[in-house]
Amino acid sequence: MTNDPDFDLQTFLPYLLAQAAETSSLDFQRLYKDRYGMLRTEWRVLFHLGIYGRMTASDIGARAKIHKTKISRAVQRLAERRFLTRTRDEEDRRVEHLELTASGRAAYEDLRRIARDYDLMLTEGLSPDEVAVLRKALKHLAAG
Amino acid sequence: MTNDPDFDLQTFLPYLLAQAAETSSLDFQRLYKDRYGMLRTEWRVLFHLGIYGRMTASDIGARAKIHKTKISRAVQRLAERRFLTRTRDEEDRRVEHLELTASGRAAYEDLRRIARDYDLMLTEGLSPDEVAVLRKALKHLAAG
DNA sequence: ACCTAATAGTTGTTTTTGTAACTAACAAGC
DNA sequence: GCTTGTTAGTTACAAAAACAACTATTAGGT
Repeated sequence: MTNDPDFDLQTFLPYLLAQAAETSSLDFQRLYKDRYGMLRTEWRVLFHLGIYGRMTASDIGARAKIHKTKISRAVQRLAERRFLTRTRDEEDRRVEHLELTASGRAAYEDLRRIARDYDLMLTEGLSPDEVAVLRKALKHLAAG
Repeated sequence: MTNDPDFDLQTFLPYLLAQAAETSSLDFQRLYKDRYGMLRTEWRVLFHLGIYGRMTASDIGARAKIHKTKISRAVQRLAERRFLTRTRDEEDRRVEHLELTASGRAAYEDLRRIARDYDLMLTEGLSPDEVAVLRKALKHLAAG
């Protein structure tokens, strides 16, 4: 195997980002999938409603940069499982307000605790400074 | 909207990683998709062969942590387009050695240049120290 | 030699995503 | 009060990923 000295895949950021994201995503997925059978978009929607309270689908989409069709389907599944309620806006009957039910909130709080623990575990092995730089850099990259 | 002070999604690493990875992945995708009609797994396979030379499908899978079915299909498409050749090992007739053709190598070198430029562009706005910490932290996270 | 297990790679089926087209409701200009 | 354009959200269809089952070949034990 003739290693090419001109280019190292292991330092190429999109590759490195994809690997790190996939690893952590799959690990964390097991936690919410096993407990609540949720998909990635579903826990994201759940978290948005848990953190910010009542929102519309478009609000979530704008904030999380998730496409509206994905959100539509996630909301459908979360509503079926009674994790959230949908209420039509009487002023503008196109929009729908989403809100967690009691059990949705309970699931959110449970998962939030798990997320916090998982985040702590992830950053073991990195110094607080490194973690701060990492978060800052990721925010920069996510902004595009 | 009642913001939950206990938890910030914007600092939760799996979320942040997924956002950053998706942004850069989609941007970079446009480059190899437009030029060569490749899929994500295909450019990864191409790069592995370009960097390390002759390898088997399992070698690539082990190194890049890509599932063998994905690799199998990527190799098929790359072979159809004459970017690589497959030769059976005569010692162990289960294994197949993959190698770039001249045009595969040309595509790799073209994309390598593009990747390098793209990587440079991504890190504009971050100091060299920050980039170094970022790469180190991502490697740590990717290792799991 | 023969039986079982392991490995390389492929194929088929089911989920999940991406994309585009759609309905319904509102807004603005004329 | 029509026509045109825009926005919220859904649905339908095509592309891609995930998962399981498969073939072919080798390895190991007895």
